[in-house]
Amino acid sequence: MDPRKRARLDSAGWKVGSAADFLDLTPEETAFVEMKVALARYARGLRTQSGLTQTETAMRLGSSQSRVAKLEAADATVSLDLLVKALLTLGATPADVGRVIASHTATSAGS
Amino acid sequence: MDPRKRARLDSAGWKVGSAADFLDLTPEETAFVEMKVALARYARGLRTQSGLTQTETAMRLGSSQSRVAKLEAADATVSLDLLVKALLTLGATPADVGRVIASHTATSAGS
DNA sequence: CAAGGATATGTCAGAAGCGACATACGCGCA
DNA sequence: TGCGCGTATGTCGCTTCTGACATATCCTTG
Repeated sequence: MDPRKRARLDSAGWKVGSAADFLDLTPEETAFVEMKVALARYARGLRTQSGLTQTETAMRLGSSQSRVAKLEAADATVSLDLLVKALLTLGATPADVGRVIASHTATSAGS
Repeated sequence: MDPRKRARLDSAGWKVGSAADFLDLTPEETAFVEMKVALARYARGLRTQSGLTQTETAMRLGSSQSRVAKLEAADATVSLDLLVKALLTLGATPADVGRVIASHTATSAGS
């Protein structure tokens, strides 16, 4: 089920290459994952910049420390909804969110 | 529920104002909804511009006509994930998505 | 080394979202 | 007027996400 777990299990012999190559993701799936990663990074930045711990942040969000950890790790079980709601609660504006998505995400399919 | 929401409860008589005033939404909730509405509008634009029906679009997305209708109506049961995945599948880039969020959304928290 | 705070990882019951289906609404055309 | 096509709305069973908790892994600091 979980693609990441499968990936780990199958990785007896290593190959170089991006995760997108290794897993078989469509370009759209890749782009989607990259968006989440970019937002997750931004979320961590917002938090650390405020000197907050994950636990404190979790309380602000009405969530738990573990979920914040997963959120910042762009875990597969974390939805875009949660990610974006968290960012807004941490003080980001929609403009900020849009900017992060637009600028920190590789647009073209690339090689 | 949320302590910060309480403030607006007492509007006895009508006032003109946005849905966000009328419902009891925090600024973040309002911003989130506005993001979804902007993306939903954009989704409809992409579809109609391609001359597709909701049913045809649904097949491309591996979904159903009803869900596409709800998606374009920014229905509450439609997640950001679905919205964004749909946009990417319909040909939008992450940059497009970011731009829509950043520019078609009222930014300031303000009153 | 031990203790303590912060972060990561695994699991679960319950909530939320999903595709699918049925059906209602709107509108043009015969 | 009735039919056909596109869209909207409501519901349902199943899947996925969520908060919570337990626990593991780092780092510091004494």
